[in-house]
Amino acid sequence: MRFIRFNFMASIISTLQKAVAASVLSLYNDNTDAAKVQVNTTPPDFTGDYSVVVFPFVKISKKAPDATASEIGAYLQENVPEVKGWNVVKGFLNLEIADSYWNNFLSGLLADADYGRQPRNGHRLMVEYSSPNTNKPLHMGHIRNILLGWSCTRIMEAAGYDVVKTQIINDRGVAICKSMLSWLKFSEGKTPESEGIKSDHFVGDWYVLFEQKSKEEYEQWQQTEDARKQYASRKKEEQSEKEFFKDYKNKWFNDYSVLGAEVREMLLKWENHDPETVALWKKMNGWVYKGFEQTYSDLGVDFDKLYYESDTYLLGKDIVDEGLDKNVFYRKDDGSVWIDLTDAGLDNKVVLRADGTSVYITQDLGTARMRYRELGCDQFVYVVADEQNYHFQVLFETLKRLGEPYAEGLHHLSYGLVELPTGRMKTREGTVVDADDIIAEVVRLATEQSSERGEIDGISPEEKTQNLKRVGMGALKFFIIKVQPKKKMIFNPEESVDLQGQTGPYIQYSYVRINGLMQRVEREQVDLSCAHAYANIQAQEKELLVALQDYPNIVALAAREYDPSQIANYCYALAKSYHRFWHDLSIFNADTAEAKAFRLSLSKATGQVLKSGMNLLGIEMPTRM
RNA sequence: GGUCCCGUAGCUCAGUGGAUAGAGCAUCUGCCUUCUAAGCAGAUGGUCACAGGUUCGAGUCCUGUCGGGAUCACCA
Repeated sequence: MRFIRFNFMASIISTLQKAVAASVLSLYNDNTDAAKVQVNTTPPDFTGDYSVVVFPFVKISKKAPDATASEIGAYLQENVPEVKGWNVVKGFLNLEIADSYWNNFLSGLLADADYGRQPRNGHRLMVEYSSPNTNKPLHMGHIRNILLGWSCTRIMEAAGYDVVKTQIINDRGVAICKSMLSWLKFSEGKTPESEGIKSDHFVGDWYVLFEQKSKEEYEQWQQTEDARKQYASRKKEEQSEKEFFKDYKNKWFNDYSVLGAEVREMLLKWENHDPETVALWKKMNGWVYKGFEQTYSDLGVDFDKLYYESDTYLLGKDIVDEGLDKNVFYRKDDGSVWIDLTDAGLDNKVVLRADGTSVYITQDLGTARMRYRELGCDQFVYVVADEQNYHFQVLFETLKRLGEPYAEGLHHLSYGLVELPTGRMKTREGTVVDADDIIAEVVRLATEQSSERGEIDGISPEEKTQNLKRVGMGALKFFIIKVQPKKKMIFNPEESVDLQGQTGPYIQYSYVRINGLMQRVEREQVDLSCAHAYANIQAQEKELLVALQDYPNIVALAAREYDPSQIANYCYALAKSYHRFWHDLSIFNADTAEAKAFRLSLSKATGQVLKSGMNLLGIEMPTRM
């Protein structure tokens, strides 16, 4: 048993790689790195399960590719029990694997509830994700962030890490003050309860109102004498009036806007701990958190540790002093502190303002060290949109130069913007896809389509609701995660609720089919123990076995690349193979008891891996649909 | 302008340097008396942005060009 277990764990590919390296040594007296031997799955049109690329050995053997392949093939069949047969086509050595290997593999997989999960590696890794501002509700962009982040925590956990899930909530600053001021001026004491609005949306509505009022104020100001003067003296050549005032908006807000002055005054009061302002801030943030909680719960995610920017925004000044001592930083005449990263292809960067206050990066330096001490993590993953690529390059390089012990364990999981088919989402144009809206919509659609099918009518209302939610969320989540993180994605709301084709529900449906089989196995007390006697593995079955065999590699790959889309695409391919298997072969009505037991076992194993893989994406499986 | 990312079928996306570049959507055509047809099978659809180079072999690696995006704040 120990021997079988060993081979099972080692995977057939590494067995073959080692065997090929041994054959090259034996035949041509040359040492080859086994890990570099290329072993691929054989394309469908050829006979065989795995193929060895022999071109790299031609120079060593000093023979034609086909002759070299034949010699290695003969050696492998002679010396490797798993290799049943071989053939050579155009320099490719195709190997057939013995049925007994596949039978052992299948029983090993079924006996291992944690199949695909790697041994603990002794590292503790933090994943920071979501990290919203508290002035408005979550939208599509946050959903991508949250799903990537959550999925990353699951994958890293499976890959052997002890994972800590965190977010840093941007609960202070100009944005929340805008919501606060707007509510104070215009709300007449309305509350989420009095208006019957989800509380984070309620706060967001005041933010939107603020922006509207501000826009009106700006338009009026543009007619004033001051505005004409600014335009005349500052405009660039060829710049239209409209373009000029677009660019000038920030400057106007700081120098002329009445609302702007009021916001800054409020921010100042907050920084000085003015009791009324702090109370208002707490009240409105409380509304936001209550709303966020609901959205997080709908998405099925949570956190181990929350950080608030109001607690961390002053951190990092001690590191600045330290960096000055170590000559990593330098001070300019005006008192501001900088780091020179030009030799790393980056620029000079401010780490402390001339007035001694923090900038964004100061806080991140401080937070990193605090987390290292507080959480005991030596690796950190920041799930943040790609517009901050440069910031993280600078941050990581700075931490490295400061000699921080975790500096080699930093990773920015950068992801591209979510766009609509019509272009970028814009708050001002009301084209932002709200998180709660899209969640409600996918569940509604799943419900609608399910009632047309009528397949889940016989189950309890609780189970029914749960299944429908899982299908709807499965559609949404898979749609987002299947795209590689670094690519920007086009979010088509109509396609995201599709339940057919390359979708979450397609994968869930294969699982539901398997679930139905397993319930019948239970009911009829089918004995699966004769599965190992099956000796006529069909192409559709082989396809599944090869895919199942690959699962641990895919988990490792997804972890190595911080790329959940690898898991998504794998699950889809596996489900596709299963649907074909289901269609082409009889399972319960198989010709022999062995075939029936084998196919049921294979189905069970497929269900196990599909459930495991989808779980890494945060997608739950329905029992029926 | 500097740096980074992207460019694959009408659309959305896959594709550890390996065989004839694949899926889904859309369009068209078949398959439910049999384990759930949210399924299966087939047809149509490609100058892998362009030009060089490395290699036995390039969608993949290198250089350049073009197109799209991000960023280069004492903002976060």
